[in-house]
Amino acid sequence: MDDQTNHASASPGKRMLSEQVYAHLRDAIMRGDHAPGDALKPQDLAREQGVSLAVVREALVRVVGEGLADRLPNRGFAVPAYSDRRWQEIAEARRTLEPAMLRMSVERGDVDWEARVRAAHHRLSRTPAYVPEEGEHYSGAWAEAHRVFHRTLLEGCGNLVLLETFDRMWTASELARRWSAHRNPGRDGVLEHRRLEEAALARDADTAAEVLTQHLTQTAAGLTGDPHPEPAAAPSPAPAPAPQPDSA
Amino acid sequence: MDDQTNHASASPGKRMLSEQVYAHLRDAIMRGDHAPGDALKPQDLAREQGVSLAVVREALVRVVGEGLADRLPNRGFAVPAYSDRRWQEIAEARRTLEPAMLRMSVERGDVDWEARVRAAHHRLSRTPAYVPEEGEHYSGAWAEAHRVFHRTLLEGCGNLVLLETFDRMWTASELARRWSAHRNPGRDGVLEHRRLEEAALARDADTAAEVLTQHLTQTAAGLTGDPHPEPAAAPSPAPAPAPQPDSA
DNA sequence: ATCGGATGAATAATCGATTATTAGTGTTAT
DNA sequence: ATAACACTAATAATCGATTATTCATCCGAT
Repeated sequence: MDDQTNHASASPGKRMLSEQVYAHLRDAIMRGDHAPGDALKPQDLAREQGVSLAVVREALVRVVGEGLADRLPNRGFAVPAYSDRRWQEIAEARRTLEPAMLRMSVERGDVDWEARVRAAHHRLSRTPAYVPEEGEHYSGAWAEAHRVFHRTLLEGCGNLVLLETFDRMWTASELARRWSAHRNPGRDGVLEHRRLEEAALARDADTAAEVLTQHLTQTAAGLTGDPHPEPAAAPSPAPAPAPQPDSA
Repeated sequence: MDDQTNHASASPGKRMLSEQVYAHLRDAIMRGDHAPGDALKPQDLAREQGVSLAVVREALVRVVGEGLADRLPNRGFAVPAYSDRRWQEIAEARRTLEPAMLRMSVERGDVDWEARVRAAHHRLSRTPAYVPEEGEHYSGAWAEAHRVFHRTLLEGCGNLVLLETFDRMWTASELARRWSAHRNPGRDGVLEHRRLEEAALARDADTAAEVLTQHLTQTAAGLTGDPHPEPAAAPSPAPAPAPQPDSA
Protein backbone atom coordinates (compact mmCIF):
# COMPACT_ATOMS: atom_id res chain seq x y z
CA MET A 1 0.00 0.00 0.00
CA ASP A 2 2.58 2.59 0.99
CA ASP A 3 4.83 2.41 -2.01
CA GLN A 4 6.12 5.95 -1.88
CA THR A 5 8.87 5.06 0.55
CA ASN A 6 11.92 4.47 -1.56
CA HIS A 7 11.62 5.64 -5.12
CA ALA A 8 15.09 6.75 -5.99
CA SER A 9 14.32 8.94 -8.96
CA ALA A 10 11.50 7.09 -10.59
CA SER A 11 8.16 8.77 -11.10
CA PRO A 12 7.62 12.27 -12.47
CA GLY A 13 5.23 12.94 -9.60
CA LYS A 14 8.09 13.89 -7.33
CA ARG A 15 7.90 15.52 -3.98
CA MET A 16 4.67 17.39 -4.00
CA LEU A 17 2.61 17.09 -0.90
CA SER A 18 -0.60 17.15 -2.84
CA GLU A 19 0.61 14.20 -4.89
CA GLN A 20 1.30 12.07 -1.86
CA VAL A 21 -1.95 13.02 -0.22
CA TYR A 22 -3.80 12.29 -3.43
CA ALA A 23 -2.22 8.86 -3.76
CA HIS A 24 -2.90 8.08 -0.14
CA LEU A 25 -6.52 9.13 -0.36
CA ARG A 26 -7.05 7.22 -3.53
CA ASP A 27 -5.60 4.06 -2.09
CA ALA A 28 -7.62 4.45 1.07
CA ILE A 29 -10.84 4.69 -0.88
CA MET A 30 -9.94 1.78 -3.12
CA ARG A 31 -8.97 -0.31 -0.14
CA GLY A 32 -12.33 0.35 1.43
CA ASP A 33 -11.13 2.38 4.37
CA HIS A 34 -14.09 4.67 3.82
CA ALA A 35 -17.50 3.13 3.32
CA PRO A 36 -19.77 4.33 0.51
CA GLY A 37 -21.70 7.38 1.60
CA ASP A 38 -19.13 8.33 4.21
CA ALA A 39 -18.18 11.98 4.29
CA LEU A 40 -14.60 12.84 3.49
CA LYS A 41 -13.93 15.73 5.81
CA PRO A 42 -11.05 17.91 4.76
CA GLN A 43 -10.21 18.87 8.31
CA ASP A 44 -9.98 15.31 9.52
CA LEU A 45 -7.89 14.24 6.56
CA ALA A 46 -5.65 17.24 6.99
CA ARG A 47 -5.09 16.52 10.66
CA GLU A 48 -4.47 12.82 10.05
CA GLN A 49 -1.78 13.53 7.50
CA GLY A 50 -0.39 16.66 9.03
CA VAL A 51 -0.97 18.92 6.04
CA SER A 52 -3.00 22.01 5.36
CA LEU A 53 -6.51 22.15 4.01
CA ALA A 54 -5.38 23.31 0.60
CA VAL A 55 -3.53 20.15 -0.30
CA VAL A 56 -6.31 17.90 0.97
CA ARG A 57 -8.77 19.94 -1.01
CA GLU A 58 -6.69 19.59 -4.15
CA ALA A 59 -6.47 15.84 -3.64
CA LEU A 60 -10.21 15.63 -3.13
CA VAL A 61 -10.93 17.56 -6.29
CA ARG A 62 -8.73 15.19 -8.26
CA VAL A 63 -10.40 12.19 -6.70
CA VAL A 64 -13.80 13.58 -7.62
CA GLY A 65 -12.60 14.01 -11.19
CA GLU A 66 -11.83 10.32 -11.28
CA GLY A 67 -15.26 9.39 -10.05
CA LEU A 68 -13.92 8.04 -6.77
CA ALA A 69 -15.80 10.61 -4.73
CA ASP A 70 -18.83 12.81 -5.05
CA ARG A 71 -18.98 16.49 -4.34
CA LEU A 72 -22.06 18.13 -2.97
CA PRO A 73 -21.84 21.90 -3.27
CA ASN A 74 -21.44 23.48 0.13
CA ARG A 75 -21.80 20.07 1.67
CA GLY A 76 -18.40 18.64 1.14
CA PHE A 77 -17.08 15.41 -0.31
CA ALA A 78 -18.20 11.83 0.15
CA VAL A 79 -17.45 8.35 -1.06
CA PRO A 80 -20.05 7.60 -3.74
CA ALA A 81 -22.89 5.43 -2.61
CA TYR A 82 -22.94 1.99 -4.13
CA SER A 83 -25.23 1.89 -7.12
CA ASP A 84 -26.13 -1.37 -8.75
CA ARG A 85 -27.31 0.51 -11.81
CA ARG A 86 -23.99 2.28 -12.16
CA TRP A 87 -22.06 -0.91 -11.68
CA GLN A 88 -23.99 -2.59 -14.47
CA GLU A 89 -23.32 0.39 -16.71
CA ILE A 90 -19.63 0.18 -16.03
CA ALA A 91 -19.67 -3.50 -16.87
CA GLU A 92 -21.53 -2.82 -20.10
CA ALA A 93 -19.13 -0.07 -21.02
CA ARG A 94 -16.23 -2.43 -20.51
CA ARG A 95 -17.92 -5.05 -22.67
CA THR A 96 -18.34 -2.40 -25.32
CA LEU A 97 -14.80 -1.18 -25.24
CA GLU A 98 -12.37 -3.87 -24.19
CA PRO A 99 -13.10 -6.58 -26.73
CA ALA A 100 -12.63 -4.02 -29.49
CA MET A 101 -9.35 -2.91 -27.93
CA LEU A 102 -8.22 -6.50 -27.61
CA ARG A 103 -8.84 -7.04 -31.30
CA MET A 104 -6.63 -4.09 -32.11
CA SER A 105 -3.98 -5.39 -29.75
CA VAL A 106 -3.96 -8.82 -31.33
CA GLU A 107 -3.71 -7.31 -34.77
CA ARG A 108 -1.03 -4.76 -33.94
CA GLY A 109 0.96 -6.04 -30.99
CA ASP A 110 4.64 -6.62 -31.61
CA VAL A 111 7.04 -9.09 -30.08
CA ASP A 112 7.68 -6.89 -27.10
CA TRP A 113 3.96 -6.87 -26.41
CA GLU A 114 3.85 -10.65 -26.63
CA ALA A 115 6.67 -10.89 -24.15
CA ARG A 116 4.98 -8.55 -21.74
CA VAL A 117 1.73 -10.48 -21.98
CA ARG A 118 3.56 -13.66 -21.09
CA ALA A 119 5.33 -11.99 -18.22
CA ALA A 120 2.15 -10.47 -16.86
CA HIS A 121 0.27 -13.73 -17.07
CA HIS A 122 3.07 -15.56 -15.37
CA ARG A 123 3.16 -13.08 -12.54
CA LEU A 124 -0.61 -13.23 -12.15
CA SER A 125 -0.67 -17.00 -12.10
CA ARG A 126 2.00 -17.10 -9.41
CA THR A 127 0.46 -14.50 -7.16
CA PRO A 128 -1.85 -15.89 -4.48
CA ALA A 129 -5.26 -14.29 -4.70
CA TYR A 130 -5.81 -14.47 -0.97
CA VAL A 131 -3.54 -14.06 1.98
CA PRO A 132 -4.56 -14.66 5.58
CA GLU A 133 -3.98 -11.09 6.77
CA GLU A 134 -6.15 -9.24 4.30
CA GLY A 135 -9.45 -10.66 5.39
CA GLU A 136 -12.00 -11.89 2.92
CA HIS A 137 -10.70 -9.82 0.04
CA TYR A 138 -8.14 -10.72 -2.54
CA SER A 139 -4.68 -9.49 -1.83
CA GLY A 140 -3.36 -6.15 -2.96
CA ALA A 141 -0.58 -7.88 -4.85
CA TRP A 142 -3.04 -10.06 -6.73
CA ALA A 143 -5.28 -7.13 -7.56
CA GLU A 144 -2.32 -5.30 -9.03
CA ALA A 145 -1.10 -8.31 -11.00
CA HIS A 146 -4.62 -8.80 -12.27
CA ARG A 147 -4.86 -5.22 -13.41
CA VAL A 148 -1.49 -5.34 -15.10
CA PHE A 149 -2.40 -8.52 -16.96
CA HIS A 150 -5.60 -7.10 -18.34
CA ARG A 151 -3.99 -3.81 -19.19
CA THR A 152 -1.00 -5.42 -20.86
CA LEU A 153 -3.31 -7.46 -23.04
CA LEU A 154 -4.83 -4.23 -24.30
CA GLU A 155 -1.64 -2.22 -24.54
CA GLY A 156 -0.86 -3.72 -27.91
CA CYS A 157 -3.49 -1.45 -29.40
CA GLY A 158 -1.08 1.43 -28.98
CA ASN A 159 -3.80 3.98 -28.36
CA LEU A 160 -3.17 6.00 -25.23
CA VAL A 161 -6.61 7.57 -25.23
CA LEU A 162 -8.28 4.18 -25.21
CA LEU A 163 -5.92 2.98 -22.51
CA GLU A 164 -6.73 5.98 -20.34
CA THR A 165 -10.37 5.10 -20.72
CA PHE A 166 -9.61 1.54 -19.73
CA ASP A 167 -7.79 2.75 -16.62
CA ARG A 168 -10.72 4.87 -15.59
CA MET A 169 -13.21 2.07 -16.03
CA TRP A 170 -10.98 -0.43 -14.31
CA THR A 171 -10.73 1.81 -11.29
CA ALA A 172 -14.49 2.20 -11.18
CA SER A 173 -14.89 -1.54 -11.52
CA GLU A 174 -12.54 -2.28 -8.68
CA LEU A 175 -14.30 0.14 -6.37
CA ALA A 176 -17.67 -1.33 -7.23
CA ARG A 177 -16.35 -4.82 -6.69
CA ARG A 178 -14.94 -3.88 -3.33
CA TRP A 179 -18.39 -2.95 -2.11
CA SER A 180 -20.38 -5.67 -3.80
CA ALA A 181 -21.35 -8.95 -2.35
CA HIS A 182 -19.20 -11.07 -4.58
CA ARG A 183 -20.79 -14.32 -5.26
CA ASN A 184 -19.25 -16.46 -7.88
CA PRO A 185 -18.08 -19.48 -5.97
CA GLY A 186 -17.52 -21.84 -8.87
CA ARG A 187 -15.80 -19.35 -11.12
CA ASP A 188 -12.51 -20.44 -12.57
CA GLY A 189 -10.67 -17.19 -13.13
CA VAL A 190 -7.34 -18.92 -13.62
CA LEU A 191 -8.59 -20.88 -16.60
CA GLU A 192 -10.19 -17.81 -18.14
CA HIS A 193 -6.98 -15.86 -17.90
CA ARG A 194 -4.99 -18.66 -19.45
CA ARG A 195 -7.43 -18.89 -22.34
CA LEU A 196 -7.12 -15.15 -22.83
CA GLU A 197 -3.37 -15.31 -22.96
CA GLU A 198 -3.39 -18.21 -25.39
CA ALA A 199 -5.83 -16.65 -27.80
CA ALA A 200 -3.99 -13.36 -27.75
CA LEU A 201 -0.60 -14.85 -28.42
CA ALA A 202 -2.06 -17.11 -31.10
CA ARG A 203 -3.23 -13.91 -32.80
CA ASP A 204 -6.77 -15.23 -32.76
CA ALA A 205 -8.66 -11.97 -32.44
CA ASP A 206 -12.12 -13.51 -32.68
CA THR A 207 -11.52 -16.01 -29.92
CA ALA A 208 -9.72 -13.51 -27.73
CA ALA A 209 -12.52 -10.99 -28.00
CA GLU A 210 -15.10 -13.67 -27.37
CA VAL A 211 -13.32 -14.97 -24.29
CA LEU A 212 -12.93 -11.49 -22.90
CA THR A 213 -16.60 -10.74 -23.47
CA GLN A 214 -17.51 -13.90 -21.59
CA HIS A 215 -15.07 -12.98 -18.85
CA LEU A 216 -16.66 -9.58 -18.42
CA THR A 217 -20.19 -10.90 -18.66
CA GLN A 218 -19.57 -13.45 -15.97
CA THR A 219 -18.04 -10.85 -13.73
CA ALA A 220 -21.03 -8.58 -14.18
CA ALA A 221 -23.43 -11.41 -13.46
CA GLY A 222 -21.48 -12.34 -10.38
CA LEU A 223 -21.64 -8.88 -8.96
CA THR A 224 -25.30 -8.25 -9.59
CA GLY A 225 -27.17 -8.02 -6.38
CA ASP A 226 -27.50 -6.23 -3.11
CA PRO A 227 -25.09 -3.63 -1.87
CA HIS A 228 -23.87 -5.58 1.06
CA PRO A 229 -24.16 -4.46 4.66
CA GLU A 230 -20.55 -4.82 5.80
CA PRO A 231 -19.99 -1.82 8.10
CA ALA A 232 -16.51 -0.68 7.15
CA ALA A 233 -13.14 -2.37 7.15
CA ALA A 234 -14.43 -4.97 9.55
CA PRO A 235 -12.47 -8.14 8.81
CA SER A 236 -15.11 -10.66 9.71
CA PRO A 237 -13.96 -14.27 9.58
CA ALA A 238 -14.48 -15.68 6.10
CA PRO A 239 -17.82 -17.46 6.19
CA ALA A 240 -17.07 -19.76 3.29
CA PRO A 241 -13.78 -21.15 2.01
CA ALA A 242 -12.40 -18.43 -0.22
CA PRO A 243 -13.09 -19.12 -3.92
CA GLN A 244 -11.41 -17.55 -6.88
CA PRO A 245 -12.18 -13.88 -6.95
CA ASP A 246 -14.69 -12.86 -9.57
CA SER A 247 -11.97 -11.82 -11.72
CA ALA A 248 -12.41 -9.33 -14.48
CA MET B 1 -19.59 32.12 -22.78
CA ASP B 2 -21.54 33.16 -19.70
CA ASP B 3 -24.46 30.83 -19.71
CA GLN B 4 -24.98 30.89 -15.97
CA THR B 5 -27.09 34.00 -16.14
CA ASN B 6 -30.63 32.75 -15.90
CA HIS B 7 -30.86 29.22 -14.69
CA ALA B 8 -33.83 29.30 -12.41
CA SER B 9 -32.99 26.26 -10.33
CA ALA B 10 -31.37 24.06 -12.89
CA SER B 11 -27.82 22.99 -12.38
CA PRO B 12 -26.41 21.64 -9.14
CA GLY B 13 -23.30 23.73 -9.61
CA LYS B 14 -24.73 26.70 -7.81
CA ARG B 15 -22.86 29.66 -6.51
CA MET B 16 -19.38 28.45 -5.87
CA LEU B 17 -16.59 30.67 -6.99
CA SER B 18 -14.47 27.73 -8.00
CA GLU B 19 -17.26 26.51 -10.23
CA GLN B 20 -17.53 29.78 -12.10
CA VAL B 21 -13.80 30.10 -12.45
CA TYR B 22 -13.58 26.53 -13.65
CA ALA B 23 -16.26 27.08 -16.26
CA HIS B 24 -14.66 30.30 -17.38
CA LEU B 25 -11.22 28.75 -17.69
CA ARG B 26 -12.56 25.77 -19.52
CA ASP B 27 -14.42 27.91 -22.01
CA ALA B 28 -11.40 30.13 -22.49
CA ILE B 29 -9.21 27.17 -23.35
CA MET B 30 -11.80 25.67 -25.65
CA ARG B 31 -12.30 28.98 -27.39
CA GLY B 32 -8.60 29.21 -28.03
CA ASP B 33 -7.89 32.20 -25.82
CA HIS B 34 -4.72 30.43 -24.74
CA ALA B 35 -2.49 28.91 -27.36
CA PRO B 36 -1.11 25.39 -26.95
CA GLY B 37 2.02 25.45 -24.84
CA ASP B 38 1.07 28.69 -23.14
CA ALA B 39 1.57 28.76 -19.40
CA LEU B 40 -1.54 29.17 -17.29
CA LYS B 41 -0.28 31.31 -14.45
CA PRO B 42 -2.41 31.13 -11.33
CA GLN B 43 -1.53 34.66 -10.30
CA ASP B 44 -2.54 36.19 -13.60
CA LEU B 45 -5.79 34.25 -13.73
CA ALA B 46 -6.55 35.15 -10.14
CA ARG B 47 -5.97 38.83 -10.77
CA GLU B 48 -8.01 38.82 -13.96
CA GLN B 49 -11.01 37.32 -12.25
CA GLY B 50 -10.59 38.92 -8.88
CA VAL B 51 -10.37 35.74 -6.86
CA SER B 52 -7.78 34.11 -4.67
CA LEU B 53 -5.16 31.63 -5.74
CA ALA B 54 -6.95 28.73 -4.10
CA VAL B 55 -9.97 28.84 -6.38
CA VAL B 56 -7.88 29.25 -9.50
CA ARG B 57 -5.76 26.37 -8.40
CA GLU B 58 -8.79 24.19 -7.86
CA ALA B 59 -10.11 25.07 -11.29
CA LEU B 60 -6.74 24.27 -12.84
CA VAL B 61 -6.60 20.89 -11.16
CA ARG B 62 -10.02 20.04 -12.50
CA VAL B 63 -9.07 21.18 -15.96
CA VAL B 64 -5.96 19.02 -15.84
CA GLY B 65 -8.13 16.07 -14.86
CA GLU B 66 -10.12 16.60 -18.02
CA GLY B 67 -7.04 16.65 -20.18
CA LEU B 68 -7.49 20.30 -21.09
CA ALA B 69 -4.23 21.30 -19.44
CA ASP B 70 -0.94 19.74 -18.46
CA ARG B 71 0.71 20.01 -15.12
CA LEU B 72 4.46 20.08 -14.71
CA PRO B 73 5.45 19.53 -11.10
CA ASN B 74 6.87 22.71 -9.61
CA ARG B 75 6.55 24.32 -13.01
CA GLY B 76 2.92 25.14 -13.12
CA PHE B 77 0.15 24.55 -15.60
CA ALA B 78 0.03 24.90 -19.36
CA VAL B 79 -2.26 24.36 -22.29
CA PRO B 80 -1.24 21.03 -23.81
CA ALA B 81 0.86 21.27 -26.92
CA TYR B 82 -0.89 20.18 -30.06
CA SER B 83 -0.04 16.60 -30.90
CA ASP B 84 -1.00 15.09 -34.21
CA ARG B 85 -0.45 11.64 -32.76
CA ARG B 86 -2.81 12.31 -29.89
CA TRP B 87 -5.42 13.73 -32.17
CA GLN B 88 -5.37 10.61 -34.32
CA GLU B 89 -5.70 8.48 -31.21
CA ILE B 90 -8.72 10.44 -30.10
CA ALA B 91 -10.28 10.00 -33.51
CA GLU B 92 -9.63 6.27 -33.42
CA ALA B 93 -11.06 6.01 -29.93
CA ARG B 94 -14.20 7.72 -31.13
CA ARG B 95 -14.44 5.37 -34.09
CA THR B 96 -14.10 2.50 -31.66
CA LEU B 97 -16.72 3.70 -29.24
CA GLU B 98 -19.36 5.78 -30.92
CA PRO B 99 -20.63 3.43 -33.60
CA ALA B 100 -21.13 0.77 -30.95
CA MET B 101 -22.99 3.26 -28.79
CA LEU B 102 -25.12 4.31 -31.72
CA ARG B 103 -26.13 0.70 -32.29
CA MET B 104 -27.27 0.46 -28.71
CA SER B 105 -29.17 3.70 -29.07
CA VAL B 106 -30.94 2.57 -32.18
CA GLU B 107 -31.89 -0.68 -30.54
CA ARG B 108 -33.02 0.77 -27.24
CA GLY B 109 -34.10 4.36 -27.82
CA ASP B 110 -37.71 5.14 -26.98
CA VAL B 111 -40.09 7.64 -28.48
CA ASP B 112 -38.79 10.42 -26.31
CA TRP B 113 -35.33 9.75 -27.68
CA GLU B 114 -36.65 9.89 -31.23
CA ALA B 115 -38.28 13.20 -30.52
CA ARG B 116 -35.11 14.64 -29.06
CA VAL B 117 -33.07 13.46 -32.03
CA ARG B 118 -35.46 15.23 -34.37
CA ALA B 119 -35.35 18.36 -32.28
CA ALA B 120 -31.57 18.37 -32.07
CA HIS B 121 -31.19 17.84 -35.79
CA HIS B 122 -33.63 20.58 -36.54
CA ARG B 123 -31.81 23.00 -34.31
CA LEU B 124 -28.47 22.05 -35.84
CA SER B 125 -29.72 22.43 -39.38
CA ARG B 126 -31.09 25.89 -38.61
CA THR B 127 -28.02 27.19 -36.83
CA PRO B 128 -25.54 29.02 -39.06
CA ALA B 129 -22.11 27.47 -38.80
CA TYR B 130 -20.36 30.74 -39.32
CA VAL B 131 -21.09 34.25 -38.24
CA PRO B 132 -19.11 37.29 -39.29
CA GLU B 133 -17.94 38.27 -35.81
CA GLU B 134 -16.31 35.04 -34.75
CA GLY B 135 -13.57 35.00 -37.32
CA GLU B 136 -12.66 31.94 -39.27
CA HIS B 137 -14.11 29.50 -36.78
CA TYR B 138 -17.61 28.09 -36.61
CA SER B 139 -19.89 29.88 -34.24
CA GLY B 140 -20.26 28.94 -30.60
CA ALA B 141 -23.96 28.33 -31.13
CA TRP B 142 -23.28 25.93 -33.98
CA ALA B 143 -20.62 24.08 -32.04
CA GLU B 144 -23.05 23.57 -29.21
CA ALA B 145 -25.89 22.47 -31.47
CA HIS B 146 -23.48 20.09 -33.17
CA ARG B 147 -22.41 18.59 -29.88
CA VAL B 148 -25.99 18.22 -28.70
CA PHE B 149 -27.00 16.48 -31.91
CA HIS B 150 -24.23 13.91 -31.70
CA ARG B 151 -24.77 13.37 -28.01
CA THR B 152 -28.52 13.04 -28.36
CA LEU B 153 -28.05 10.40 -31.01
CA LEU B 154 -26.05 8.35 -28.52
CA GLU B 155 -28.18 9.06 -25.47
CA GLY B 156 -30.60 6.35 -26.44
CA CYS B 157 -28.08 3.82 -25.22
CA GLY B 158 -29.00 4.78 -21.70
CA ASN B 159 -25.52 4.15 -20.34
CA LEU B 160 -24.23 7.10 -18.36
CA VAL B 161 -20.69 5.74 -18.14
CA LEU B 162 -20.43 5.50 -21.90
CA LEU B 163 -21.92 8.96 -22.27
CA GLU B 164 -19.38 10.40 -19.86
CA THR B 165 -16.69 8.85 -21.98
CA PHE B 166 -18.23 10.38 -25.07
CA ASP B 167 -18.26 13.80 -23.39
CA ARG B 168 -14.60 13.51 -22.53
CA MET B 169 -13.60 12.50 -26.02
CA TRP B 170 -15.78 15.13 -27.60
CA THR B 171 -14.10 17.82 -25.57
CA ALA B 172 -10.68 16.56 -26.55
CA SER B 173 -11.77 16.47 -30.17
CA GLU B 174 -13.01 20.01 -30.12
CA LEU B 175 -9.82 21.31 -28.62
CA ALA B 176 -7.73 19.45 -31.15
CA ARG B 177 -9.91 20.75 -33.95
CA ARG B 178 -9.57 24.29 -32.71
CA TRP B 179 -5.81 24.11 -33.12
CA SER B 180 -5.67 22.07 -36.29
CA ALA B 181 -5.45 23.36 -39.76
CA HIS B 182 -8.87 22.26 -40.86
CA ARG B 183 -8.89 21.41 -44.45
CA ASN B 184 -11.94 19.74 -45.77
CA PRO B 185 -13.29 22.22 -48.23
CA GLY B 186 -15.68 19.97 -50.10
CA ARG B 187 -17.11 18.24 -47.10
CA ASP B 188 -20.87 18.14 -46.85
CA GLY B 189 -21.52 17.97 -43.15
CA VAL B 190 -25.17 18.84 -43.52
CA LEU B 191 -25.87 15.82 -45.67
CA GLU B 192 -23.97 13.53 -43.34
CA HIS B 193 -25.96 14.70 -40.38
CA ARG B 194 -29.23 14.21 -42.19
CA ARG B 195 -28.26 10.69 -43.17
CA LEU B 196 -27.38 9.99 -39.56
CA GLU B 197 -30.72 11.21 -38.34
CA GLU B 198 -32.61 9.23 -40.95
CA ALA B 199 -30.82 5.95 -40.30
CA ALA B 200 -31.22 6.34 -36.55
CA LEU B 201 -34.94 7.06 -36.70
CA ALA B 202 -35.44 4.27 -39.21
CA ARG B 203 -33.90 1.97 -36.60
CA ASP B 204 -31.33 0.88 -39.11
CA ALA B 205 -28.42 0.19 -36.78
CA ASP B 206 -26.08 -1.09 -39.45
CA THR B 207 -26.48 1.91 -41.68
CA ALA B 208 -26.36 4.36 -38.79
CA ALA B 209 -23.14 2.87 -37.44
CA GLU B 210 -21.63 2.82 -40.90
CA VAL B 211 -22.51 6.44 -41.60
CA LEU B 212 -21.12 7.52 -38.26
CA THR B 213 -17.89 5.63 -38.87
CA GLN B 214 -17.54 7.38 -42.22
CA HIS B 215 -18.32 10.68 -40.60
CA LEU B 216 -15.60 10.20 -38.02
CA THR B 217 -13.09 8.86 -40.51
CA GLN B 218 -13.57 11.85 -42.78
CA THR B 219 -13.15 14.20 -39.89
CA ALA B 220 -9.93 12.52 -38.85
CA ALA B 221 -8.60 12.62 -42.38
CA GLY B 222 -9.51 16.26 -42.66
CA LEU B 223 -7.62 17.18 -39.57
CA THR B 224 -4.48 15.26 -40.26
CA GLY B 225 -1.62 17.55 -40.88
CA ASP B 226 0.49 20.28 -39.43
CA PRO B 227 -0.21 22.01 -36.19
CA HIS B 228 -0.83 25.38 -37.64
CA PRO B 229 1.17 28.47 -36.77
CA GLU B 230 -1.62 30.84 -35.82
CA PRO B 231 -0.18 32.80 -32.89
CA ALA B 232 -3.12 33.18 -30.52
CA ALA B 233 -6.63 34.53 -30.96
CA ALA B 234 -5.49 36.45 -33.99
CA PRO B 235 -8.51 36.65 -36.26
CA SER B 236 -6.74 36.76 -39.55
CA PRO B 237 -8.98 37.36 -42.54
CA ALA B 238 -10.36 34.10 -43.86
CA PRO B 239 -8.09 33.09 -46.74
CA ALA B 240 -10.70 30.95 -48.47
CA PRO B 241 -14.49 31.23 -48.55
CA ALA B 242 -15.65 29.45 -45.42
CA PRO B 243 -16.73 25.89 -46.19
CA GLN B 244 -18.73 23.57 -44.00
CA PRO B 245 -16.80 22.86 -40.85
CA ASP B 246 -15.23 19.44 -40.72
CA SER B 247 -18.00 18.31 -38.68
CA ALA B 248 -17.75 15.31 -36.40
C1' DA C 1 -48.23 18.44 20.86
C1' DT C 2 -46.51 20.39 16.54
C1' DC C 3 -44.94 23.52 13.31
C1' DG C 4 -41.96 27.60 12.28
C1' DG C 5 -38.46 30.50 13.08
C1' DA C 6 -34.32 31.95 15.82
C1' DT C 7 -29.64 30.41 17.70
C1' DG C 8 -25.28 28.37 17.68
C1' DA C 9 -21.89 24.80 16.55
C1' DA C 10 -19.63 22.43 12.72
C1' DT C 11 -17.45 22.76 8.59
C1' DA C 12 -17.12 24.21 3.61
C1' DA C 13 -15.26 27.81 0.89
C1' DT C 14 -12.29 31.49 0.37
C1' DC C 15 -8.61 34.58 1.34
C1' DG C 16 -3.91 36.83 2.34
C1' DA C 17 0.57 35.78 3.47
C1' DT C 18 4.70 32.55 3.86
C1' DT C 19 7.92 29.16 2.20
C1' DA C 20 10.20 26.51 -1.44
C1' DT C 21 11.58 25.76 -6.09
C1' DT C 22 12.83 27.17 -10.52
C1' DA C 23 14.82 29.95 -14.20
C1' DG C 24 17.48 33.59 -15.39
C1' DT C 25 21.59 36.71 -14.87
C1' DG C 26 25.86 37.96 -13.89
C1' DT C 27 30.48 36.79 -12.09
C1' DT C 28 34.72 34.44 -11.74
C1' DA C 29 38.18 30.91 -12.43
C1' DT C 30 40.22 28.05 -15.77
C1' DA D 1 35.90 31.99 -24.49
C1' DT D 2 33.64 28.87 -21.67
C1' DA D 3 31.91 26.46 -17.88
C1' DA D 4 30.73 26.27 -13.08
C1' DC D 5 28.96 28.84 -9.38
C1' DA D 6 26.46 32.50 -6.65
C1' DC D 7 22.81 35.53 -6.53
C1' DT D 8 18.21 37.29 -7.60
C1' DA D 9 13.57 37.72 -9.36
C1' DA D 10 9.47 35.14 -10.45
C1' DT D 11 6.20 32.02 -9.20
C1' DA D 12 4.61 27.38 -7.55
C1' DA D 13 3.27 25.18 -3.40
C1' DT D 14 1.76 25.42 1.09
C1' DC D 15 -0.01 27.29 5.26
C1' DG D 16 -2.94 29.69 8.98
C1' DA D 17 -6.80 32.38 9.52
C1' DT D 18 -11.39 34.47 7.96
C1' DT D 19 -15.93 34.32 6.04
C1' DA D 20 -20.11 31.91 4.52
C1' DT D 21 -23.20 28.06 4.59
C1' DT D 22 -25.40 24.17 6.44
C1' DC D 23 -27.35 21.34 10.03
C1' DA D 24 -29.09 20.51 14.45
C1' DT D 25 -31.25 22.25 18.49
C1' DC D 26 -34.12 25.01 21.11
C1' DC D 27 -37.85 28.08 21.95
C1' DG D 28 -42.39 30.07 21.41
C1' DA D 29 -46.84 30.53 19.08
C1' DT D 30 -50.83 28.18 17.42
